[in-house]
Amino acid sequence: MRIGELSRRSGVPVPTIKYYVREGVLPAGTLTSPNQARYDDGHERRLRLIRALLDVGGLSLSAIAEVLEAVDDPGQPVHKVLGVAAGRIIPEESGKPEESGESGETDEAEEVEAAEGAGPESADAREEVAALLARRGWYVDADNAAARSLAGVLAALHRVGHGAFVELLDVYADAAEPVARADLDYVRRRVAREDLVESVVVGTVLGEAMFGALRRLAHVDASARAYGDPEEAGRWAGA
Amino acid sequence: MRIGELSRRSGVPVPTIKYYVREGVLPAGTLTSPNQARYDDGHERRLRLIRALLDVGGLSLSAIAEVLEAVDDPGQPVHKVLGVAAGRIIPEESGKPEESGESGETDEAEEVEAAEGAGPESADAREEVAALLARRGWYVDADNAAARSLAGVLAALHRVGHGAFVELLDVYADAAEPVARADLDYVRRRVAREDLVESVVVGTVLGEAMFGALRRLAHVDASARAYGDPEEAGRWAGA
DNA sequence: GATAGCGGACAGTCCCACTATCCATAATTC
DNA sequence: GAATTATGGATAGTGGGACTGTCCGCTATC
Repeated sequence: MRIGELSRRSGVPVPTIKYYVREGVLPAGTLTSPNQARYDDGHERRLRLIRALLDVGGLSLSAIAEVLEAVDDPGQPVHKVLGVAAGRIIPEESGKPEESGESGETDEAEEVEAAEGAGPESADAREEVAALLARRGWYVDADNAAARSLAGVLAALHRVGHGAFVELLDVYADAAEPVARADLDYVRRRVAREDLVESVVVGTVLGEAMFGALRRLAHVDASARAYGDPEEAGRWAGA
Repeated sequence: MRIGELSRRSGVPVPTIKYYVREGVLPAGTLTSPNQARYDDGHERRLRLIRALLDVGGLSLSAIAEVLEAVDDPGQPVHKVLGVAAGRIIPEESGKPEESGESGETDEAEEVEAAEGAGPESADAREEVAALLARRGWYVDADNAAARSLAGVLAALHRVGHGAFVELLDVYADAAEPVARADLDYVRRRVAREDLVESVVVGTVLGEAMFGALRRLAHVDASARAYGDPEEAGRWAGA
């Protein structure tokens, strides 16, 4: 097909498709003449994936580009691709590993040290994560991306005065385990490498969105039950 | 304290603080002279909340402004505030309610109709959500924000050819229920109105980030177990 | 052979979260 | 009490992100 049909089928405007090709998230069509190219189902599929990652998953185009680059490189071992996927999916929150050497703040601001990067909360948070991993017996390296991301969240909770929220960590972890097992199971049913990799991306990104929506639905239900009054049914998540 | 100290304590640059005041996310200090103002702990706390919502929660400043406006208005009934909070937290994905009247597409693109707004997937997805709500006996209005958001995710899954992923819906819902109960429990322990409202915001936003990180950690663990080989431990979520 | 569509290049747009510069005044330091 | 630094307020500028518009010369199709 030509670009116009691709646009019509996918709902993505022609200039936007051209833009995606320029940005490297979508492969160019195969040229049949100096100014004529063909696109196929693969392009359409890729386009739908891009839109889903962009609109539902909230990824940036550059993150998508990195993920898809790894997906498209047959030389990459699968587990590396998955690492890239998970890495780009995490919005690079706070938990950066910037260990020390934090000088340059106005002058003698070390006594306060409330910036995001480090601070006492971060060290505590990293310990909390390490303790969690040990407690649950998870086979996870304590400085991988997800662990640092979690530490960032915990540090943020402490900073906003809701350190008590971490009491729910084990409830959350209990919930995360079966979900992760189910995700893995879904992925294992794929056979082709491309399908496998793509399902990891889809599962990680859209799965997170799916759980988020379900959690909010469960909030509505739980508060409707807790507060009885149907007028107050929107107490947590609103009508 | 004055703005400089507020900046030092919170780690937010002075011009940025001024900007937040302009944007209405942070109340102005109380003037002591035409060009001198005082800030207090409340400002610092608010500033930390803004940064957490921005950096960890991924909310936009305008979304934060809407949420905080509702939080700060003592005339707002609590459940309305919570509705606003949940509403702004959802990134306004795909599941918009644009029912019909979709004209204007190039010309006769109705046969294809692959744009995001409507399409056959959206109707199916809404039905799937309604079925889920009925199946689980959740007291939720089928057209609230979270339900539409979920429908958007399901529609996206179908569009990218991963409709099978929705088989995991009930696994996810099983996991969401205890999490939501724990969240509600956490919130109910708050007494002061402001604390209550803030903990809903924090719990909804940071809780989602926390679960996401835990899920990815559980992925790493689950695949380490499934694939045994420690070299492959990063199979799903990467080292 | 007229018309519509195309590939490619590049400039322009809009939004967002800041960041920089000014200025007149206030606080602090010597 | 003079010099230095900080402050509030206003306005302008920046850089990134995701497009969108326009042009050109060529190609496919009626």
